[in-house]
Amino acid sequence: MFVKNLPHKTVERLSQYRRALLMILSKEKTHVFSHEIAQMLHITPVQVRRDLMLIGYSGNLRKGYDIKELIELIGKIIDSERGQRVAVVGLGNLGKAIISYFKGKRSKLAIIAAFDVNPEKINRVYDGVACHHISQMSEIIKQNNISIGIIAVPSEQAPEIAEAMVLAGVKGILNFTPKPLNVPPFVYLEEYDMITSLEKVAFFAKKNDERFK
Amino acid sequence: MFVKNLPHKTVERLSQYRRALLMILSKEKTHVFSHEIAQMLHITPVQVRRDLMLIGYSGNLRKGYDIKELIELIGKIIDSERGQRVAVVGLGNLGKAIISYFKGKRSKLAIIAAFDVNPEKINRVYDGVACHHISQMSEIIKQNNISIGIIAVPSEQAPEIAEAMVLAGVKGILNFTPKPLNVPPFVYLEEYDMITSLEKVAFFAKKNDERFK
DNA sequence: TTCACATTGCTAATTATTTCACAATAATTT
DNA sequence: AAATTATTGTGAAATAATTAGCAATGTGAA
Repeated sequence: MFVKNLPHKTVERLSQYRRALLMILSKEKTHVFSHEIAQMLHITPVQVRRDLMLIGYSGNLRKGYDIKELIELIGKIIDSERGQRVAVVGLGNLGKAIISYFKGKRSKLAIIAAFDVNPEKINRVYDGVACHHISQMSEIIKQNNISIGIIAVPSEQAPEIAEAMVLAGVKGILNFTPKPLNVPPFVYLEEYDMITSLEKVAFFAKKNDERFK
Repeated sequence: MFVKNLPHKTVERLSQYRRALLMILSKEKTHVFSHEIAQMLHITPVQVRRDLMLIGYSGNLRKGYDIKELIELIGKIIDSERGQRVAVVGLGNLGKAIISYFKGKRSKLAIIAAFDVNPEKINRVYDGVACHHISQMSEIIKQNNISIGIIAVPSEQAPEIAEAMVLAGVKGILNFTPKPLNVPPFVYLEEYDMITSLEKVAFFAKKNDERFK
């Protein structure tokens, strides 16, 4: 798709718009107003319109936006035409959680392999995803043209896994360990650190508490 | 602590600085330069100095920042003096992952209860955290003065749990379901949605791939 | 037909965050 | 003593993201 340089935040919201729209699609409604989308996500209608403007979508002045069309357009922009395959490394609680959360969600994005070192997990299938020994990672990533890696191992191991992923050819990494990783510029890296999130909540909770008497 | 209106991003980084500093504390070094901190987190030295400026900390021109002092100052700012107690709702894979990630980390922030509906989990202890039936949530939150709630249940249940938490008096909520929640202004809400994260990685991975030939 | 209305689309303003650029400083070398 | 060096601290510029404000428009009512 043609749209370029979408803001990061807009890309995140597009993913959310799509899911919200899919949920109301089956209903009788065919169109939706910006304020309705906004309400579902608890953001402002202006924000919704701005995002849709950025992807070049126009609504109908009286009816709002065509739900089906919009879902398709978002798909054309954020999905890859031929789909993308994903591997999860680390089949502990977090790895499993990711797999279950994802199960049966987006068809263009498929988790097709898991890796671990624990012999009990290897060669078993978890929620439809086969688990292999981590030593086979490079091979399997290459063979299956896996382009995205999710790191859910203990943090010490994260750097070597990231490096191996990059060498094997992944184009994006989602790192759930608190260990900051270094990847070359042609690999997109997203990091999420639960501890930071929780400490942030704690900070603002404390702050709010003081502020509201 | 006195510092007010810290940017959200700065608060997040303070949490990360502290953890990075704790890791190098036991070593021989007593001081650290902004570029060293920056290197550990893969950010710029200016950013580090700016953040420290915002919390009013001054380093030594020749030796850098006193590691111990800085750790303590960050603690004074982001921790609550008397600590904060945390409850996790939903003891599935994600709930368990959160508890293990957190185990033995920050003493000022303690996960002291878990809740679920599954009878097999109730009255058992997971990683040091006792699990109760969700019907007891309000009571236990009030009794133990729990100020932070983590929601890790299937998304449909998230809104009612959030509401119950607010009524029970929590001051901050960390929501891991993709369901956007509504809370009153005196409760701080942080949402993290794995699917959005993964779709974002997919988008930029695709984009990078196109861009770098 | 004309008016009132609700909504989109967009420019401009605002706010938030990061980065630049450089003065100030103190230890070390010449 | 003077020059050199490496570092901090910070105003100001740049960039990113959100929000305000409002003209344009199409529909239904008067």
